[in-house]
Amino acid sequence: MAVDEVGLRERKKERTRQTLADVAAELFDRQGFQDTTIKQIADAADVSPRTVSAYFPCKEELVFCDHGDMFDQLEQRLDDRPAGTKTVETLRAWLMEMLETVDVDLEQSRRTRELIESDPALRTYERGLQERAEQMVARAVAVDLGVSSDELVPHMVGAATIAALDAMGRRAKDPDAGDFQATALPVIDDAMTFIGAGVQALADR
Amino acid sequence: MAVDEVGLRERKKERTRQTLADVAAELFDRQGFQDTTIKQIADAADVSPRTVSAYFPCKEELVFCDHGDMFDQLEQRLDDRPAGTKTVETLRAWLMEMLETVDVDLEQSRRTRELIESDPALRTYERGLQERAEQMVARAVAVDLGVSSDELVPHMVGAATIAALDAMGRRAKDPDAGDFQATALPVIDDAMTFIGAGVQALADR
DNA sequence: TGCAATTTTGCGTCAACTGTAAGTTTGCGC
DNA sequence: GCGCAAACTTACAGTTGACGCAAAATTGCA
Repeated sequence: MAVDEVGLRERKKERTRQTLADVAAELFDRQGFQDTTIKQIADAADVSPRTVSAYFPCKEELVFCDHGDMFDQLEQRLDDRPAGTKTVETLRAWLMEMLETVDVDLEQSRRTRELIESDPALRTYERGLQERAEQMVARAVAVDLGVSSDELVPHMVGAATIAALDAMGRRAKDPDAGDFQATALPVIDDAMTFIGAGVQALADR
Repeated sequence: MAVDEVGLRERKKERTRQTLADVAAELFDRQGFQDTTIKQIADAADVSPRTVSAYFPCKEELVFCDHGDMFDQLEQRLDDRPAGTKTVETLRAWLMEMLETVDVDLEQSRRTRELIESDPALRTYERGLQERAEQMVARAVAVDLGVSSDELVPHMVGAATIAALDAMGRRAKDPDAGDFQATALPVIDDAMTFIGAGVQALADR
């Protein structure tokens, strides 16, 4: 079997997964997250409720199934960076990549964001996912600075990075300008400036 | 009826609430959060399961019932501060207060923290609560700076404040020094330095 | 003591999630 | 093509948390 594992079976599985996520998004949009049951999603996708649970460990994952990739990419960037690369540069590059990813289907991103902000439970779940990213960043920064990842600074940088990502998300929602990238790019610069100044101030101490 | 509402009834209610939280803490400690059922808590406290639900809207609240106060105090400080007071000073004062609050029963705080970190669901729930605080801080900072509370900087400050609170919590857990306040105080100073430098850097821009 | 207000409880319901075992489909070697 | 083993789907039953409702128990006060 090839390493790629793209047999007919795998492809069908992937299609089912996508169908479920799509159907769920549609229903969530129309009726809200809480008022949509797993059974409704199953019916709409023409599978059994048990199958939905087999694909997605919880209802929230139907919304966030792609978000894991985002953080996987961050992890990879942090792991792969050549020794000596400042973590902050890696963060900037990652945020830029996220910017483009969002821009690929801006409408989709907007809808998802609207949905998340319409339901506290979803927002909370999102925060939980972001925790993982914060940890990763904190660990990397801790290595850079040669301190424990329990220290304040690494987590400040981590939290600030997530705050930047969130701010970009809000920009995507609010279309005050046509070009999303143009309006969101300064956010990244500002975030990096903020972080850089904070780290520097504590290093000088 | 007095404004205070401290009739016999109220007192008993408060006692029941406390008993439930105590009994729950004990069980959570012994068996873990997930493996403890509402029914067990009810039995241990000698009330019906329905009563537990009447007092606490969800199982997590049995752990976090006090945490709401923390954020209420922040809200009050932010509301009450005299015009012209820098938000950052309010934050510092609040964090100092939290420091003392934790120190009042350090053992208790440690146990609670250990419990929270032992269960991802609890950690996620905590993040959800913290979101409220971040919003409050962001709004206050936005007013200070005369920008929208959707902007990056207000949320950077909010996120950094929460990160500082978290870092203090970790210090409470790890007793490398005897005096908790002495080891946690620098965390507050550092956090304020970090935030101040970040804000300044973007203001100078 | 007796009554009105409040609290507690029992009961039914719903929805998410899980384990299990029985069906169904699929891919692949022959 | 055929058949079989592996993988996938499904039905079923059970657990748990949470909620609405109305009956019952308790409580405070006149």
